[in-house]
Amino acid sequence: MLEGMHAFDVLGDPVRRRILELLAEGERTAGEVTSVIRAEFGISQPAVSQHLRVLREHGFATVRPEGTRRLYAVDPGPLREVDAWLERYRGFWSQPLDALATELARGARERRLAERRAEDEADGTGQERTA
Amino acid sequence: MLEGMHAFDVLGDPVRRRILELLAEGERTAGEVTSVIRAEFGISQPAVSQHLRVLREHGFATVRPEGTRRLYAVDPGPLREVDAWLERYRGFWSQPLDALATELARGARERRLAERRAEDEADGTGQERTA
DNA sequence: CCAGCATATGACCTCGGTCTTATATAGCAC
DNA sequence: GTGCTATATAAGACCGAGGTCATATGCTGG
Repeated sequence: MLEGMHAFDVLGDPVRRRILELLAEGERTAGEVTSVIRAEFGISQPAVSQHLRVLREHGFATVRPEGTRRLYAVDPGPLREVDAWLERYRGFWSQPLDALATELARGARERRLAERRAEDEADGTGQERTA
Repeated sequence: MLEGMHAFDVLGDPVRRRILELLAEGERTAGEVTSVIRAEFGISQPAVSQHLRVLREHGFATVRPEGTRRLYAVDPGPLREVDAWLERYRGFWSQPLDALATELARGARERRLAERRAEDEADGTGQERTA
């Protein structure tokens, strides 16, 4: 129902893409998201809530309760995976300079991740994935 | 049925993603694609043909007839759009160096496109977009 | 022209994702 | 506590994407 979904399936829905765009501008409460989506797509509150759930359960968004509200924010994990998948095709439109830039970025990213991993092992705060 | 489909919908299907990966390695005949996909996913020839159609009609692939075969190749257009959509989220995992690299690439790309546009206007060969 | 291979299309069926309505949960104000 | 608001879940209906089999089209070699 939802576990069989791949990252691209999640992004396949225009409502979910729009929600992500909203969250990209900063944290939003479920209610704020709902009213925008409701206005733009004409769907019900439960429908929006279900989309938020899909985003949550596939790691595209995190939630933080604040009183009676729930604050949603972008979790970039899966988007990075998409970005990585695209890597294979960048050569089709990238000229040498682009490729260099991409390599630079990739290298920097990986170096940084390696450092973080090292730190995590050092301080040993067993951080949970938000799953 | 297919016109309402967005690029991400096209990429949502694992068979189509796999086909694109095959094509990324170089031109393939429909038959070659079919036998690989058939082996890996256990679906019929018409099913593969339909996926190829979706890829064609959404601009992810181009076809070139050669005798009785049809040679498919990657058309990067829509993938670039996906890449562009991701731009909005790169900030979530990019540190300054990455951002610089991305900017470099983007600038180079756009300069190149501007040049091509200038050339096209100059020589006036009204090149069609592949739709 | 006919046979045969390569590929595409048509008709139909099934299944899962997304919608709706109704209802549950949870925090806050009084 | 009660009642109000914010959000999530349940149950069911519906629709379209993607599968199948059967068949059409198109090129080639004899």
